[in-house]
Amino acid sequence: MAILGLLREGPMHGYELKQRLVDLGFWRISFGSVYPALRRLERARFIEVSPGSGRRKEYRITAEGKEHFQQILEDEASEVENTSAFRVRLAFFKYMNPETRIDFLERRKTVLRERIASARTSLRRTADRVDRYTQSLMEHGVRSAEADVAWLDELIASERTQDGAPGAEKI
Amino acid sequence: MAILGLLREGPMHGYELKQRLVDLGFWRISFGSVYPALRRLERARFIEVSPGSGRRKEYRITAEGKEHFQQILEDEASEVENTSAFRVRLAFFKYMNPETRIDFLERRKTVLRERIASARTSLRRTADRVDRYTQSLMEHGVRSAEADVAWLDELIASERTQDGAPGAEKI
DNA sequence: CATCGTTATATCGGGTCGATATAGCGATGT
DNA sequence: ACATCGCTATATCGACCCGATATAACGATG
Repeated sequence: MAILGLLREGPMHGYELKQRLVDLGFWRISFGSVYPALRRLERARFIEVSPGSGRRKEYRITAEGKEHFQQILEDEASEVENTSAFRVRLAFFKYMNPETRIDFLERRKTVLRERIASARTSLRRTADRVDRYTQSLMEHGVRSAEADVAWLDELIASERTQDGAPGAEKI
Repeated sequence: MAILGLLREGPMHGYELKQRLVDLGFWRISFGSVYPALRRLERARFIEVSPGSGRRKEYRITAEGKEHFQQILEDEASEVENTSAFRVRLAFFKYMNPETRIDFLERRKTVLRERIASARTSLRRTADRVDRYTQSLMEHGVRSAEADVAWLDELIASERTQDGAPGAEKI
C-alpha cells in the first residue's frame, strides 16, 4: 500500500522507494520486503516496470493500481490496531475521503485508550511483583501512548476546523 | 529470549506467557509465534514440558536454558537498533551485568539520536514537497524519539546513582 | 587507475502475523 | 436441567517480513 501511495506521486526505482519509506518512519524496512513486494504488485498489474538510467528499473503505478490503492485506503474496516498500517494510511491521508478521516483518527484513539487502560491495570496488578526496570518500561509505554493520543487530538481538531493546518498547534 | 526470561520467574503455560508478553508491551504478539517458539525451545532443550491442570502444558526452563538466556542477554553486540529486542533486554535488565547496562542504554541512545538527526534532515529536505499529514507524521516521529531519549537519560542517571530507583525521577 | 563507499537489484532461510480450527470451562438465563 | 456465550487454551497454515548475503556498476579521492 505504501509503495502504491508513493508511486502515485510519480515514478520511482526500488532503492528510492525504500529511502522514502524510511523517511516515513519505517526505519527498518528491508530490501527483502521491497523487491518481492514490487514483483507481487507487478504480477497483479498494479504497477509497471520500464528500464531507467543505468541498471535502474523505473516503477510506475497503473490505473488499476490507483483504483486498488483507493479501495484499500477507503476501506471502512481499515486496520487501526496495527501501528504501521495506521501510519501508512495517515501518510496518504490527502487521498482519503475527508468524511472518513476523523472517524479513522477516532478509532485509532479508541485503540490507544484501551491499551492505556489495560496497561494501567496490569501495572497495578503486578506493581509489587515486577522489578523497577520492567515497571519503568511499562510506565514509559503508557506515557508514549498518552502522547500519541494528544497528537491524535491535535490532528482531529485541525481536521474539524476544515482549514486544517496541523503543525499550527505545534509545540 | 522473552519466553526464557519469563520462565526464569517460574513455570507457566503458553497462554499465560502470551499475556505476560502483552503486559511487557508486545500488544500484538501472536499464538502463531508463541507456540512454534515453545516447540523450538523444547527441541533445543532450553525448556521442558509437563502436563498441567486440564489441558494445559506447563513449561519450565532448564539449566541449559538459563545459561543460553544469560549468554544472549550479556552478548556485547546485543541488538540495540531493533525496538523489540531492546525492550526485551530492558525487561530482564536485573539479570544483566551492571557494568554493561549503562553501555547498553548509551548505545540505544546513539541509535535514536541518529534517527532524530536523519529524520530532521529529511524533514528539511522535503518540507515543501510533502503534504501536512506526512509532515505531522514525521514531526511526531521526532518528538517520540526525543521522549525516548529523555527516558533513557532518566534510566542512565538512576543507574549511575547505584541505588537506582527509576520512577523516583518520574514526572 | 586502484580502491572505497554508495547506489542498486536480487534471493534465501528462518521466523512472525492473522486467520482459523478445535474444545473444555464457567457463568448467566430460562 | 441444559442451552448458549464468552473466555481459556493449544495448534496449524499460508502469506509475508526481516537480516544476511551476493553481485555489480558508479563516483570520488588520492
